[in-house]
Amino acid sequence: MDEKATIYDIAKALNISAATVSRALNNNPKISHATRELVFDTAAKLNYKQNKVAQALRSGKSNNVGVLVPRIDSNFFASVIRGIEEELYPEGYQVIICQTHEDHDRELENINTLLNAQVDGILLSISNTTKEYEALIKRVVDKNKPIIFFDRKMNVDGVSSVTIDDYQGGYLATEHLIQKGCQLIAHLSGDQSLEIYENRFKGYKQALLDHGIPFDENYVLRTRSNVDAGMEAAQKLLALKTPPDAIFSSSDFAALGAIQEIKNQQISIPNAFCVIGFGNEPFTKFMELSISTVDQSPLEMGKVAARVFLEQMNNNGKVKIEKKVVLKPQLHTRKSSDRN
Amino acid sequence: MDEKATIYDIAKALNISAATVSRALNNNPKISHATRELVFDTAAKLNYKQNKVAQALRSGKSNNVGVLVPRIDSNFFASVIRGIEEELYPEGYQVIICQTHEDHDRELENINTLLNAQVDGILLSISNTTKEYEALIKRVVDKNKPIIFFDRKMNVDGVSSVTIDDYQGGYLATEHLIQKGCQLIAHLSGDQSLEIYENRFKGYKQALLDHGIPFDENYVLRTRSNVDAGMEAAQKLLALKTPPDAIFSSSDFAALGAIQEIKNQQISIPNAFCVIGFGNEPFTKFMELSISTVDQSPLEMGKVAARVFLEQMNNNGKVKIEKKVVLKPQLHTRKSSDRN
DNA sequence: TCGATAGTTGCAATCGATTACACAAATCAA
DNA sequence: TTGATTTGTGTAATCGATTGCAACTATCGA
Repeated sequence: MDEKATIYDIAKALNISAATVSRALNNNPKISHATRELVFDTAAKLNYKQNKVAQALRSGKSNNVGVLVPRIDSNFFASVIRGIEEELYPEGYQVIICQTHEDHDRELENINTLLNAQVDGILLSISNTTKEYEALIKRVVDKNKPIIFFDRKMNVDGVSSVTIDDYQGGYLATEHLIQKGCQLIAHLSGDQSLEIYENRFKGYKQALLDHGIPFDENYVLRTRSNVDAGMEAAQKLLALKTPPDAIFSSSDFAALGAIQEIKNQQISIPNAFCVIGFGNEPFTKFMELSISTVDQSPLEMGKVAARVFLEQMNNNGKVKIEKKVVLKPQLHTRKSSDRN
Repeated sequence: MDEKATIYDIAKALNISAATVSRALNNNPKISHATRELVFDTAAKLNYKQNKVAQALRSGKSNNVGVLVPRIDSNFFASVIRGIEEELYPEGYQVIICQTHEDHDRELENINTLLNAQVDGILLSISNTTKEYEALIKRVVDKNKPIIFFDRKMNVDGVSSVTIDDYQGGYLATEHLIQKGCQLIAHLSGDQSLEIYENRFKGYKQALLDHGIPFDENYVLRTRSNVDAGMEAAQKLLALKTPPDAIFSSSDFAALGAIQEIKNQQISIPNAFCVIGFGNEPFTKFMELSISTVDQSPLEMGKVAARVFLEQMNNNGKVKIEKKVVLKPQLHTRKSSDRN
């Protein structure tokens, strides 16, 4: 029965007070060398482990950080989380994961649960941009707990964020297609109430404009981020009287679906049709017809978000920091758009 | 400044004792209806939130569960975690994620950290089968904290596990190749110090035996779980004086690498050569030459592991449960082995 | 020899919630 | 009216670690 040993057990064993034990363990200089040694020895002997919960209650600092993502089983979010964890672990923080499933209520609930659990900060990627919880976010900020948005952000005063330049990503992808000689470029857009998709769309539009290509609304389809949606979208596009000769998809999954449909219709990629996706999902590289895409460096995003959090923790309320980090997207050109 | 409100604040506001407030909030039947209402009203007014840390200290129950995985950015582990989270969230548990990076020391360190954080249980997938931390595991069990292994387990008395039948998986995969007419079946094995890889190998061997095919050691290569390793392995195999006509790979990534190499050598898949992987990674389905593989139902695995944990929590030390759940692997036959 | 100083250690309160026990008020029966 | 219950609250201890404020013991100088 090695039940948990406490500082009181050590104190009793040595016939000293718990206060002394605590100070010894924390290397308080006021403790004599002899006592310190004794304490450490018996601590080891009794297999003493510090109770972080008690410490958290006393100090008001839990060393836990909440991370909120729509879902964890997506390469993107899993990689971001990996980055966060790797950066925070050496600093003694634990990462608590919550999934929102793109559900707003669940999101609010999760934030509250995390606050009750006394997390020291929250890193999150919101599921939509409704302003409904601005009040909640503000309350967290007022408590001097850092909140960091990553990837999908909201604009709230005093809240930092780490994102990639989706506008530039959209621009680069579209420009790439133009340089490959495409002239009728369609766009599969995600839910444009999310800033990220809106920005990719804007980049797309601007690239067209800058290269003197007319923007055609019929070439823009709202598409969910999965293979079937991509197939469906491609079907619609190819059925137009003037079908496009290229697609820039805001989602790799939709891009894949589109490619499958295009092939079904015996249209040759990349010769007769080019496709580029967004996200650099692992499979885009693995395909025989590898898919061009835009990388979002999720690992880096997670690490940077974690560092921003640490900065704010260590600064601890002295100055209110609002840091907006924007990472550069990286174009990966592959076979799906590879023609001279 | 809405600093956190405590039950004492509510008590003061109503001029009653904190004990009464606590009881009212917990719907203790000894509290009069009138008082209860008053307490709930002022709690809402003061925006009171229960401090879970204080409660955890008092009750010895943190409502946190630690999950240890080699890494989180793999489809398999991310899916398992998703399953765990989805099952535990409704029960009021939070999931704390740790990555071991296949590093034994890190693993020990993580377990200790989780224990210090007073988690109510630990779900883990070990990085190797060295028995070195059997003592540590035992200590956790003695504290009556459930430990559940998933996927990669160790055999420790009183510890439950949720795995898939890797032996059967290996058997099914191999048998499938045999039924497709392959006679010279090679095997890319992972680190056989891990039970899972050893079992897949055993299943492979037995299937050969059962079908009267001689086992050839030269056809078994230890291979790391990535594309390059798979290419290299295929190269070696194809250079043999009697090259194989099929590969059963313990890893989808290695299978993919092998396929790429085989194609490079102008060998036609599946006509002249069949390949099957293991893991049902998303990309295996997406490829044009989709890859046959064995599914491990990670989501289900996570959910079952979570349920086993809950069972043990609710049973709370009355009986010592040791539950070994073994899920059935599922064969997914696709183009890479699709011939008459 | 006495007071001052430095060096160590203990006492007790604190963080917030819970609960065994005690106690007061109200109700009821006889 | 009195004793026995029932009902509702308060007191104080507890979970484990930390820390401001004493307090005690040497040691030293005068």
